Amino acid sequence: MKRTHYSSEIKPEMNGQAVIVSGWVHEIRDFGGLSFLILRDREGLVQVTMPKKKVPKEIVDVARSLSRESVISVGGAVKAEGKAPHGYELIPTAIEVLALADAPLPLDPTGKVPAELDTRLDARFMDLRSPQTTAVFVIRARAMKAMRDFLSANGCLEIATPKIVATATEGGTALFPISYFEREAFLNQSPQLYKQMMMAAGMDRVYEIGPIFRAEEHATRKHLNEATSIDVELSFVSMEDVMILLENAIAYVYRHVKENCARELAELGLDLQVPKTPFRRIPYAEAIAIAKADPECAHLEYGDDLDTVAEHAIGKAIGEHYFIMDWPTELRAFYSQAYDDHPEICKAFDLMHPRMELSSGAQREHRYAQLVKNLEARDLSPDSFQFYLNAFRYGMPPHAGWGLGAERLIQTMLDLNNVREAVLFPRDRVRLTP
RNA sequence: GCUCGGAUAGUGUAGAGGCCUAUCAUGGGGCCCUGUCGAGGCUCCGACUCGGGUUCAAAUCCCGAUCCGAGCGCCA
Repeated sequence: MKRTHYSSEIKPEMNGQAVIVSGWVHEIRDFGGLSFLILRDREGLVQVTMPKKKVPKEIVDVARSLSRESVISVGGAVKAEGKAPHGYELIPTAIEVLALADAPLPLDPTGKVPAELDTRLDARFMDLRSPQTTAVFVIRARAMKAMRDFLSANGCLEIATPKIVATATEGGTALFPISYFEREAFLNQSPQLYKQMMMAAGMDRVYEIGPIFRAEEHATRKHLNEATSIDVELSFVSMEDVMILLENAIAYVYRHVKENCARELAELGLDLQVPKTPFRRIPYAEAIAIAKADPECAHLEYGDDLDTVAEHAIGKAIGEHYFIMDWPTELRAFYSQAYDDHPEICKAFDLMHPRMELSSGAQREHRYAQLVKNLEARDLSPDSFQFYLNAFRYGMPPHAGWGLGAERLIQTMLDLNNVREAVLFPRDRVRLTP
């Protein structure tokens, strides 16, 4: 038996038509003389109805022998029926059992009994069968496609950069060391240096959506040790240009999801609001002032990094997406470009959702001599960055870009409690399987 | 890494020294049932994280371990 339709493709108007559906036994309701089998596939549910007098006994017996979550194919005739969900049901002429499921199940995919996230992640393959969890990843897939469409339409070429790298000297975040033949290597924390080198290569506008690895021992609802970064870099542009690209990208993806994922959003109980552009642009100095208005942040001073409490205070005050820009130079990475007339601040920005940081970006320092000075000012050795610095010696255009956390984008868009819910198989401080 | 909270059937829970042979729901087995859509009714099955201690008596109090959660730190 070969599937002819997804559940969602069957309509009452197909009354009398023979179809074959394949999927999992979601529920069985047996009334004795009448029984219902609810079959679930990726696109939804379909009711298979078996009145004792109209369906051969062999088929009813097969249906009764099934355990929940067994995999079957059902062939039958569509029957328009007002009493059935969605106005139709399937009267089976054949049921093929493809795989019987053991009992008890590790969790309940119908969602009648909730399971904790830890339990769900341990049995992720089954958790993903629940319509709500499926909805998250259908939306994620469509959001990522929308992002690619948007960036491509804006002239960006998709690139792939190495995830195995040699340098551990970028400072800041901890890297995962790995064995690389007779040498030590690391999993890359960001495609930053490579996408910048593509500007020297003349690729002009590039993007990459790929994994990044961070060996920090954080344990929060918004951190992952393996995450997906949406990285963009453009030549011959200003910081403002890439901020506009970023806010438009966010709005485009929201709009695309709102227009193309109505069923999934309904499944999650969400009325998605497309954020209005342009987002507010708040200079760092003003952000500090906004935070200090909150008694809990009264201790903050100009020059401090914004801690979690400050992020929340500002997020609460603003209430929607916003940028924090013009950061103190010393708080940002060496490749951020300082204002020539105000070298104490730089052309760097963070894109914030009220709940958390989503993205950070900057106008990059493209002048070789200045870049070397920036490294030295941070006690980083230019020798360690030779492979990168060389790209700046033979004609590097001015450029700017950003990196956006894909999981955080999905988490905040779908109001997920934990970022792990936006990853199929999250990696954190303690979880390495499945 | 720090602080606080928690760990009871497959899953989610009730439980505050003797009422526990441990509650409820869901699930699984059996029986009844022709319009369910969280189907319903009857019935049975299934659990106190581990190790010490206090006590006549511990799921319950204490100590340690392990694991989980929340917040924070860390996150160029």
